[in-house]
Amino acid sequence: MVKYDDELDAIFMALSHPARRAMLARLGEGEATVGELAQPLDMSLPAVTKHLKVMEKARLISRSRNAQWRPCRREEAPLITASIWIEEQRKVWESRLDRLEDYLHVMEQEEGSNDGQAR
Amino acid sequence: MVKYDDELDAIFMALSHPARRAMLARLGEGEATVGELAQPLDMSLPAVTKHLKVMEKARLISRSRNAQWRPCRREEAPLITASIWIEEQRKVWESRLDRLEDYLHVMEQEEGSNDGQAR
DNA sequence: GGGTAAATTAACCATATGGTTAAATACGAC
DNA sequence: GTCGTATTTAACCATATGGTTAATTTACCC
Repeated sequence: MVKYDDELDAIFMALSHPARRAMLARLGEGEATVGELAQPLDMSLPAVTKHLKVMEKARLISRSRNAQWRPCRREEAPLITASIWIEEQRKVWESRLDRLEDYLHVMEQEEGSNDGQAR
Repeated sequence: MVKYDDELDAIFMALSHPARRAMLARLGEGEATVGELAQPLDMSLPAVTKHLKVMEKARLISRSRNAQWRPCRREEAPLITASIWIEEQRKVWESRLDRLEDYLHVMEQEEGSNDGQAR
C-alpha cells in the first residue's frame, strides 16, 4: 500500500509551477504584497491570488495584514520537508551503488550461473 | 518576467503524486518491472504506465527491455536538480535572516507613516 | 458618506491529470 | 502459427488546474 503523504503532495505540487517558484524566490528577499509579486508575472491579479492559495495550503507562505495590503512571507519548513525527502531518496540510491560492487563480485564468482532474470 | 524552467516543472510535478514517490522509493532498491512497481499500488496497470511516462518525461527514470518486460531504473540527476533549487532558496532565506535586524528597523519606521507602501 | 486602491470572490472556460475498462502489441514458449 | 504473459494504447470519464473578466470586499483618505 502507498504511504500517502498529503504534505509532500501539496509541497511538490506547489513547487511545480514556474510562477509560484518565481514568487517564492522573490519572497526570499523579504515580505511582499500581492501586487509586488504580480508585477513581474505576466498574469492577472486573481491568477496570482490563486497561486498564493496553493502555496499557503502547502504552508510555503503565510499571510498577514497591513491596511488593504496582505503581505506574504515565506516559511522555511516545507522546503526542509521536501529537501529531506529528496535526500532520503538519494541516500538509498547511493547505498545501492555501494552494494553494486559486492554484487558484481558475487556474479563473477558464480561464472557458471545462467539465471537470466531482470537486472 | 518569469524565468521559465520546464525541467523543474516536470520534476516537481512528477514528485507531487504519492504513487510516483512510492515507485521512486521502490526503484531506489534497484530496477523493477512495471508489474513489480504496480503490485503494492492499488491501481490498474494502465494507470501505472501513465505515472511512469510522467516520471520518464521528468527523466527521473529510464527504461530498458528484457523480453516482454520493460524494467525501470531510477536516474539521479533530476533529484539533484530539484535539491539544488531548494537549497538555493533556503540559502537566500538564511541570508535574509542575517539581515533581519536591519529589516526590522525599516519596518519600525514604516509602522509610523500612513502612506506606508511596503517595499 | 464618497472616492480610490489592493486584493479577493464569483462565474466561467480550456486543458491537464488521474483513473477506468477493453483492445492491441510485443515477446517467449510450445 | 497459437498460447500465455507483460505492457501499452485507445477511448472514455470525472475532477483539478490555471487562466480570464466582472463584481465585491476591505481599508485608507478626503
